[in-house]
Amino acid sequence: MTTSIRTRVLDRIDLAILDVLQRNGRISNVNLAKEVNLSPSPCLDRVKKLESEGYIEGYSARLNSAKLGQALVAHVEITLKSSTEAVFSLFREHIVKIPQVVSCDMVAGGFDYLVTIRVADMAQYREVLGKIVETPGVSTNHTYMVIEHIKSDSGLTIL
Amino acid sequence: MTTSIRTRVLDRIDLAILDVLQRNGRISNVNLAKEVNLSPSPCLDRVKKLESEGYIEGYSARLNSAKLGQALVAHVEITLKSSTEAVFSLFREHIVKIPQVVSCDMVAGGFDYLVTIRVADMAQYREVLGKIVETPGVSTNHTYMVIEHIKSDSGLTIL
DNA sequence: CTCAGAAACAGAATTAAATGCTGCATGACA
DNA sequence: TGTCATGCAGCATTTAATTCTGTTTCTGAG
Repeated sequence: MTTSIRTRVLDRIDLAILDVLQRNGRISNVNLAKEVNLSPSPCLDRVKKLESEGYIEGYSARLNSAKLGQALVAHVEITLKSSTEAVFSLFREHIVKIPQVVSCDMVAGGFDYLVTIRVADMAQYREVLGKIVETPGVSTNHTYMVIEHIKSDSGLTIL
Repeated sequence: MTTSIRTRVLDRIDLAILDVLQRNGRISNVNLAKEVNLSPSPCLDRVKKLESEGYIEGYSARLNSAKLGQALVAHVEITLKSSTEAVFSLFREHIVKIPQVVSCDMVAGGFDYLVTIRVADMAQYREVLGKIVETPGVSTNHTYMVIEHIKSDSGLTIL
């Protein structure tokens, strides 16, 4: 269910605003306006519009997961017992509720879901994996522990 | 090469600040102070400190990738020809430079790297995959296209 | 047990930003 | 060519960020 607002053509300034806010979500409107060569008032109008139209979904602080004791990341491939919508739906409901699940995608290929989890240590990993595996409909799973994180850049390619 | 500042014990209020800023990165300091039951000035002090100590790495707007024409996500498993540091290092250097690479992890298990890419369409996917495959040292790859995105929540479990 | 020093806080004052309003310029269209 | 709609800058007002000051609290030494 994506937002119902029809997509419109964003002009150069809108894209510049998104690009700046993506990299510095807490910039003041005054400075944002300078960056995109506008005065503050139309700049703020544009930001509000981009927010209300759903181009901007929200703002987040990026936290240092290592310093906060969440250094262990694992990718888990999940296969379900059957490919019926009932089974998929049940799996979705359960997986969404697990806070340590950072990401979950249904994929095409050798398995059904790729789930990424972030935890403090192996004990927690076992705990979370337990929850996942106990989800009704789950058949097999295979974990790939992250040894070294090379890159993460959630930023979209705007310009 | 993580930050050199030693980790300190964050108290309840620091954690509450992180929790709020993670969910609403653009909240005003005045309202943040209310949320964590402080007056604005010590609240601001704490935020600045959390930033300078590296607990907060930055702030980002979360953009709607579908509305911005970047709806195609793929996970690619990569195996390198050899497991020498020289090969790894070359791969890292190349992969980091590709803007459509959202995430790249070295993993333990059946392959070497799990790379997530986000693009507009299949043509772009081919293009990006081409760049990855042409990286010196890459042996084999296998793509899992995302059919349905179930969850993404980069938020850490703070409280 | 008491006192000095440090850390953290609230509140007030000042500076800066967000917000709302007005009027002008530009372009689409009848 | 006149009218309407859109988007902009600039100004005024409200609100927030930032700085400063003095007080409280905690800690450790004597």
